[in-house]
Amino acid sequence: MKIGELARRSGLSIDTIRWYERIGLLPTAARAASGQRDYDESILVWIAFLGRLKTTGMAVRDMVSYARWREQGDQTRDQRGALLRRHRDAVRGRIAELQACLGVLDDKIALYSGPENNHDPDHG
Amino acid sequence: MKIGELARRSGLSIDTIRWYERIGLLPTAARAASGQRDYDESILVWIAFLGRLKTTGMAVRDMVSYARWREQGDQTRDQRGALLRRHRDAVRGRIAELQACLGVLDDKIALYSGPENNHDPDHG
DNA sequence: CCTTGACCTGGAGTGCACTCCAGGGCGTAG
DNA sequence: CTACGCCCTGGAGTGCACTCCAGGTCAAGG
Repeated sequence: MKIGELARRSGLSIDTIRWYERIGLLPTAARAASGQRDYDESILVWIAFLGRLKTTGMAVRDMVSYARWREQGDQTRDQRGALLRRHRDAVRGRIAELQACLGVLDDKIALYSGPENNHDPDHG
Repeated sequence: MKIGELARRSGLSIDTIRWYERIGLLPTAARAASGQRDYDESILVWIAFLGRLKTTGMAVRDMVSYARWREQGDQTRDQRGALLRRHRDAVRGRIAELQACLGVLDDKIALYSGPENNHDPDHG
């Protein structure tokens, strides 16, 4: 699979794929005779996982750590596990934070859509 | 209250407070005779609310819209209410997204902390 | 009177995560 | 043969949300 197809199938842009490779998030791609990058299907699984880390707010620098450990194989299991557990805890915290704010937001919205008087929810 | 105290009490940095004023997130501050900004306690309530919008991922540009409408008083109730409802929906969506990813993360972590064999969770 | 510390301004600099660009190569269809 | 589409590289540019800086004012304490 060439980079254009990978872009379509992964949802990343071509530029982002090349940038991810440069910074070490994606392994150095194999090349066709013409010099073009040639990807295996399996890269899609890895990109999907990176996408989940990103969605949950992991910094690219931490994803790079993880990717580097992954390249080093089984001897880095513990580091990777620890990073993932720390991140999971951060995500749990983030969800709790969002839920708390959601309550406040709901209260505020109630003031807006509720009593149709001249009272301004932001100025009282 | 001068800007230093406001910074301490709001958790924003002095620079951020001035920058927020410049972009219209905070109202133009009253000045003491010496030209220093002089804040009323009530600004803390507004800053706390801005903090919640920020925590929940609202873009500064949207907060600025909201702040401008707020300055214009009651006639902008509807816009503000609508913005808040859109944002609340976005937050709900974000929470759902995080929860979905959390499941995947938990599964992955189980592979790491589970069977103590030589199988590498990232390479299979 | 002098120093210190908090404040002022406009503008430059930072870190992040991309995104775009110029200039060039390769391979197939017409 | 040439036009087209896809690919290559290194490096510059972007948008966001701050953060820092130089050079200056002002009030109070020693």
